[in-house]
Amino acid sequence: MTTKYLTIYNTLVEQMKSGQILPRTLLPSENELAEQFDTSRETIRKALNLLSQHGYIQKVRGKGSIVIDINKFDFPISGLVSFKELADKLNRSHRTIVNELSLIKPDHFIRNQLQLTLKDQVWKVIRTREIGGEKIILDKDYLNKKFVPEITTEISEDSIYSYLENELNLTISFAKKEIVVEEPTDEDRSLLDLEGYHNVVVIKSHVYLDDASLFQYTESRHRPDKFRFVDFARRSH
Amino acid sequence: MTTKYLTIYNTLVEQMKSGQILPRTLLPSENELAEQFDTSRETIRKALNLLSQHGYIQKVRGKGSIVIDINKFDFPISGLVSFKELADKLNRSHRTIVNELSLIKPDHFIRNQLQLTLKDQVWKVIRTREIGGEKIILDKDYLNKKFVPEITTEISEDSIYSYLENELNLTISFAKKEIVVEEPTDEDRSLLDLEGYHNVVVIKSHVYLDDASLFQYTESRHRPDKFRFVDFARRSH
DNA sequence: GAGTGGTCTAGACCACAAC
DNA sequence: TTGTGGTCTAGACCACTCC
Repeated sequence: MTTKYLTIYNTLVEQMKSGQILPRTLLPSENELAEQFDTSRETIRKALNLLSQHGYIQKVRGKGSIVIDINKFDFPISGLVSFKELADKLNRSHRTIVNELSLIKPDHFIRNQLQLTLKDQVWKVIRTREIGGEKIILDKDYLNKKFVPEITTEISEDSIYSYLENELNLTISFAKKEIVVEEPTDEDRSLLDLEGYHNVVVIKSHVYLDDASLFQYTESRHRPDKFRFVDFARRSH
Repeated sequence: MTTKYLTIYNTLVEQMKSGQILPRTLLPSENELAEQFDTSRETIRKALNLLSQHGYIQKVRGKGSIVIDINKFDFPISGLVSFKELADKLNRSHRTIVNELSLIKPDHFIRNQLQLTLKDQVWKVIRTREIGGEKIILDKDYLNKKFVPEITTEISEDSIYSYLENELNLTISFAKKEIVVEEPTDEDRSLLDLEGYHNVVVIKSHVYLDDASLFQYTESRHRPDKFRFVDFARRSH
């Protein structure tokens, strides 16, 4: 079921992308839009707030909603570029190599990250991501066995996430991420094609399900030349 | 003027931080909260949506709002750690060195970034940020003269932003940021204490005013060991 | 069936910008 | 003064979870 405010949001986004609504101009007022879309003002405001959060418009009290020149810098949607997106963007061949898949008793560090007790077990999955013949990304995943009873090599080579969501009916709801730059470990050097680069970019994620339970800790270790992160930051207040 | 929903938001945040509301429990229902705070449900929902966006709760349809264990990992608020925050956090002395301050005719690259014509002028400000005696960050700012008639060395040493907001009454409204890792330039090598590090983390920002006009392009170039970025990502739909 | 959050409505008053 | 977006209300119906 798609809601009214989402339809309005999508309609306006389409009009901006197709040039029917021009950058630097004002949108019709909320009251006008409410009439045009035959709805209430609060519903229009939900659509406009989404546009604002996604960087399409800037709302100004007393004036109106200014359309932002969003495509000027070919700015993709905010967030991390995932392995598949990266590969698709570069339009290169890609594959995943499973280096390790095992059920382990977590060490102190992982117990800490996943808030586990001594008797909990976790799946440890280590995978190399290859793009255009180069090993660019090393993914180290630790998943709480309580939520994921079984993982196979086939699943790891394809996509763990689609397995979790489609087969196990788990819903990934949010993640806390931290980005730092580190010296490559011996593991990085042996599993990645570092090509003389002296650092790796590490994205450390804690992943939560929709009931707010923490079930996965991941380190995604990238060769620095292939890493890119974009962010759209609205000023707080 | 502080609004009702912001007061409710702040009250709930306080209760979570002080332990009156425990992680992993459910908040009272929206109807109960509406009664408790003597307000309407829509107003409660505004407060709860803020809590959700800031990572304090997870809303689940049919169940309720689950309180997230936010402080488990000493997770700061999402976003870039600024120079001052960094210095304060490390509790180290810090100072700013102004390497260059000039009014220039922008080259092709900057004209492009700021969408300028050939006759526009920009302020170019290059500053080194020193923490605990080490030159850690190189900030290169380009500001459209149309919005900023004058900048002095004193202003640059203090804070350009507070000058813009307090003296010039400009309101910075949002920024588009991109984070990449680059080879150090000769400029980086001469102005920063790179200590043998072979990369710099570069944050490229386009900064907009509240009327959606683009007025500043900045490159903030960090020594990799002192860089850290945190992000709270809610899954899209 | 009872309770939850998600959406939607038709009003109201306010702060602010433009004239 | 008029029009704008920001807040707030008191209802309503819906989809979903849990028992």
